[in-house]
Amino acid sequence: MPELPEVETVRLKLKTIVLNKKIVDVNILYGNIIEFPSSDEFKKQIINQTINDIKRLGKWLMFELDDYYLLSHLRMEGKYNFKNKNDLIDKHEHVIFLFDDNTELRYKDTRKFGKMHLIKKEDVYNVKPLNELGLEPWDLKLNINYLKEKYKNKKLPIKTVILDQNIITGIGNIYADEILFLSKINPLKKCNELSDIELENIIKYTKSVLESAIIKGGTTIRTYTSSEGVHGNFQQELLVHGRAKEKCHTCNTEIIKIFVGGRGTYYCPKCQK
DNA sequence: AGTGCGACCCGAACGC
DNA sequence: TGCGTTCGGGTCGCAC
Repeated sequence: MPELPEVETVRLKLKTIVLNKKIVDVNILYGNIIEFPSSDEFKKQIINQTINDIKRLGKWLMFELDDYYLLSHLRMEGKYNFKNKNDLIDKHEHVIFLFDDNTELRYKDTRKFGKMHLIKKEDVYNVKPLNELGLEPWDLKLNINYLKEKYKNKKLPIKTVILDQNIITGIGNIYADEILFLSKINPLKKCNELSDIELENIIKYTKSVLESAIIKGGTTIRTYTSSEGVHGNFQQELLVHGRAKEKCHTCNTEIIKIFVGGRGTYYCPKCQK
């Protein structure tokens, strides 16, 4: 399940594979992946564009082309496979980019949830989907005053707002639980009732949790093979997420699972009052 | 405006 | 080679 760290891992790996390759054809096998523009326009515009760089904003991959950015969101199961033109097409490969050297970058997504946009370069930060994204975890503008301003008119549980990509971008359901555990905050606590120390901790642990996940995601690069997508192994070290009925590593209390805003949420009832 | 929830998908896990 | 049901993951759009 790609959150920001896995997207960053994928970005770095893709940069070593597809930089400077020119797209000469696109095969769209499942049209709903392309959110904007229409599949026909998408294809027409992207052909003959070269991949000059790959950036990332939040969970969005940004392929910098000559005149456009190809934006790609992996949602839960999106992956990129790098294959040759003649290789058999996998059941779940939905969008295939053919390069001028007969290699192909194939977007694979079992659940078909991922999305792509093709946006004129000069517009990319001014239109959907990037225009309303919040701050990256490492942005210097991310401080307690920023969070106070964003949270002040809301009464939602902190678990819900920490997932709001328009405030901080990049946190998913798994790391949200980890960040709140490390910050010793109950996931149901109203976001406008958090103390300065709690807000400081959210910022601090958001950075540290995502940073260490990127480092671990990075280790999986070594096991990457040219035809299989990248997948991370950082789930092994989770402190609370997915550990219902197991013991808290800090106090031995049983971790419990509840639903907050419809999302499965794990926490320690003793450490996170 | 802020909030809540269904829809989008389908493989894995679960229940019987 | 058991089969039907539930769950989950991120985001958007709609209703209140």
